[in-house]
Amino acid sequence: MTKKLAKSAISQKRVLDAAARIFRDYGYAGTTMRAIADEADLRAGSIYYHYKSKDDLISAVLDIGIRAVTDNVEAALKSLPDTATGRERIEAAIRAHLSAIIEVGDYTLATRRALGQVPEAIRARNTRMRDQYGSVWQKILADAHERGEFRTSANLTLARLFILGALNWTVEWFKPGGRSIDDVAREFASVVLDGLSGNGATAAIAQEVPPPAKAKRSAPRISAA
Amino acid sequence: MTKKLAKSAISQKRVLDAAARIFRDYGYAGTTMRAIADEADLRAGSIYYHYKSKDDLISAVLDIGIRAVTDNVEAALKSLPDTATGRERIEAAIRAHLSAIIEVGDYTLATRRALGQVPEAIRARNTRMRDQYGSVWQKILADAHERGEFRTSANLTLARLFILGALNWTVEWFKPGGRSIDDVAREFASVVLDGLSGNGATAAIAQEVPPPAKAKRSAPRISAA
DNA sequence: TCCAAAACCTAACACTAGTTAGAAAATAGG
DNA sequence: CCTATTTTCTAACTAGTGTTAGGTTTTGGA
Repeated sequence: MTKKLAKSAISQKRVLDAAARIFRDYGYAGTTMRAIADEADLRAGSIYYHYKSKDDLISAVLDIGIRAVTDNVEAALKSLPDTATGRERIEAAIRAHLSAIIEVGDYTLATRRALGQVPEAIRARNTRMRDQYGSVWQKILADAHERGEFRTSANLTLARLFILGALNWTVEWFKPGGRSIDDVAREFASVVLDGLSGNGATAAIAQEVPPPAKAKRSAPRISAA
Repeated sequence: MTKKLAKSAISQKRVLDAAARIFRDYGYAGTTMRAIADEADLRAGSIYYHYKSKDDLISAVLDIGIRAVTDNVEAALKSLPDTATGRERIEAAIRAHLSAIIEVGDYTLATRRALGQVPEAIRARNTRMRDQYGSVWQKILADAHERGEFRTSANLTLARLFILGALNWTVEWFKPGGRSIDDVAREFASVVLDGLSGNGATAAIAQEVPPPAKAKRSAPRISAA
């Protein structure tokens, strides 16, 4: 049995992780193959052994970014009992979305920074994946509405845009070592469902401060606003 | 009276507007002086008569982006009567924020695309301006809370991040000719204050479709999700 | 130990970037 | 019309871009 092409998956991932970090910091056009190579402890030419072009690399990064979120949310929803309420589903989806984008934060941020500059064909494919994810949320909201859990005047499409916008923005300010994902998810769900003036049954948020988190190089801050 | 330096403000603005559109589409690194020149019907070298460098240009674009929002929101708040409720202030601020980022959409989008790639010093200054705007919102929410309009468990900081995240994301999906800014603002305020399950007094959103809007070249879509 | 496959490196190619100096054109007041 | 000022253009320079061909080292099984 001749196992011909079996590129070391680990060094390929090293390149990919490095690419995500550089794309995250410098966007698509601002990223040079030489910078990625530096980050991965390689020379520029060597990258082409693993990926056949810069476009090939950014494609892989973009796909991982959205797929991590989609898979995580769908798994979380599937693991809920059939008896779960709309509220429970929404809260679970928010938590799953948050933990996914924090987990693969480099890829998520790289997407936000680079997607707008990427060649048309690449962006089109990724956008299709993202729209598909949007329809998952549309379904969650529609189900909850049908169950009578929402006021009749609620505009589900606008609500979805509102929720996903707020969630996607979290990567800009969320820093590990501060608030826990669970707390943020709970409060977000509470705002979306009960509103700020409503009488949500939400417990007060405990300001936990876990281990100070290793000081890795992090993305440039964009400010909360 | 020797009026020496009085550069035509109009052709300077032509360059600036062109720069905003190109930065919006290609980010900071992806934007070339030659592309800006093309958009402004000039040759690359001529830009340097109005702005002394690429960094000088992006700085101007970034500042306009955040200042338009800050000024518009503060003006809207100031125009309210002292008797205005917290809800009214929040709704007014949302509407003002939305109309500002739609109005100067090229500059706002350029900011979102380019800010992360811009040289440190430039970003730092702009980030300070943005944080300042965040504190305006913090004050709006704190006032409403003190007036007893919020449930006691509400976390104002998270709520602010949530609201501003959702608002900033609107530039990705809002297109003139569809929903009106007023409708979006009203529904957003309703979600934030009453929640989806609360019994807000919000009127049903009318799906108005005004004049089809001139077909200018628009930013590449990023998908709602 | 030997050797083929895998992984990486070197050095270069064609091209494009921001920027500049100086010439040319447009403009406006007298 | 003349001329001084403002505005734009031309043409180039240096530095850095993605990519490639071909050589070198490393690796792991026989």
